[in-house]
Amino acid sequence: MILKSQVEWALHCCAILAGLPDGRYLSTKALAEFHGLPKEYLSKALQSLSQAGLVDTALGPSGGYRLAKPPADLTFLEIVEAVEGQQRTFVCTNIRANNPCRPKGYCESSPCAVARIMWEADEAWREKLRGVKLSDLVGILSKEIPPELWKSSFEWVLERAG
Amino acid sequence: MILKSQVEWALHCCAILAGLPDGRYLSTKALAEFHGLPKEYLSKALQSLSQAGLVDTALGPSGGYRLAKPPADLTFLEIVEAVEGQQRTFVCTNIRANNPCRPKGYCESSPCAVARIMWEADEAWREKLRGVKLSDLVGILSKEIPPELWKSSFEWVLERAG
DNA sequence: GTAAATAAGGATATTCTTTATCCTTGATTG
DNA sequence: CAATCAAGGATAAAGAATATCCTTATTTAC
Ligand code: SF4
Ligand code: SF4
Repeated sequence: MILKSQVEWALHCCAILAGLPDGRYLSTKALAEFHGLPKEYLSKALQSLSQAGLVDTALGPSGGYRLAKPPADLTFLEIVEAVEGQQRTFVCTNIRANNPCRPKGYCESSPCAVARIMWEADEAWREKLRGVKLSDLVGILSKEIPPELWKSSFEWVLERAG
Repeated sequence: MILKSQVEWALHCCAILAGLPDGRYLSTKALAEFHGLPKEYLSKALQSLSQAGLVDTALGPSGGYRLAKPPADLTFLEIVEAVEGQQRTFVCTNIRANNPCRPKGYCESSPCAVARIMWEADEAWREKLRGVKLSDLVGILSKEIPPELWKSSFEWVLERAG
């Protein structure tokens, strides 16, 4: 059970978009080049973000993506779920229904304890991601990334932002 | 990102094995029949449990599987990891290394904040599973399952336990 | 107006994982 | 000695993730 690499891509792209000045857009092409990713496939991840309403888009030259809300209002969970989907990681195939001792017509009304426990763990994972804002990430990165790299990356992006 | 169905199978099998009297074994055949699962493939899941040291095995007629330790000492996490593996659900492909502004020879020493945050969420999931014992599951099931079904299932198993 | 650049998304191909089956081996029981 | 079992290798089928290509409609810059 491994998350898609698109999750990593989307998080990195959002971190870049968070540094974009108001009203500017950054294109798929620039984001792909900056991260060394296949443009067409990265585009699918960005489309997922767009469909989830996390980013705004603009067409034409100088078009691209920007965040739809402030980084402090955007959680990791939103980004992860936009790409990975909201389905729980444990799916119940109801194998208890095959129990040969089960009385005929007996109908399990609710999910059994196994599923509930697994879903609680799933929810703990989501709750953790819900607690981290994109602004938190930017805060950490701004401290950890060497100032000259931070500055040059910012300039690289600004040159290409429409 | 969905857990393998073998996780569900392994949890259910362990729940059954937890009710087995001391010194008795239950075969793959019986476990597969009880849950309506393909015997050969379920066998792979049980082999995973065996390799992880969670169950003991015995060969020959009247052989099969039994728990290697008391249900109170067996956590959900151990069972899940035996089948699903211990690898973290977020893998870092180090895309920051492709940053065109990155100074030549600049070497990121440690995983970046994105990975660390994702790994913390992963750990929250594991911590939750670590906190649930197999005995907890049995306790809940014994309350929720209708007594006559509980009893007949127990007898069904005992008839086939070697 | 026109040409270039862009997001959106459909179609398809490739690769990897999961699921499943089959068969052999060696051990154990009765 | 015959039946039964776990272990595990080989292989196949199905499904998901990854990747590429192409078309369409829109917007910008000139
Ligand atoms: S986890 Fe419980 S409810 Fe879900 S399939 Fe298994 S037995 Fe059924
Ligand atoms: S999460 Fe951070 S460390 Fe991991 S690949 Fe992405 S940039 Fe690199």
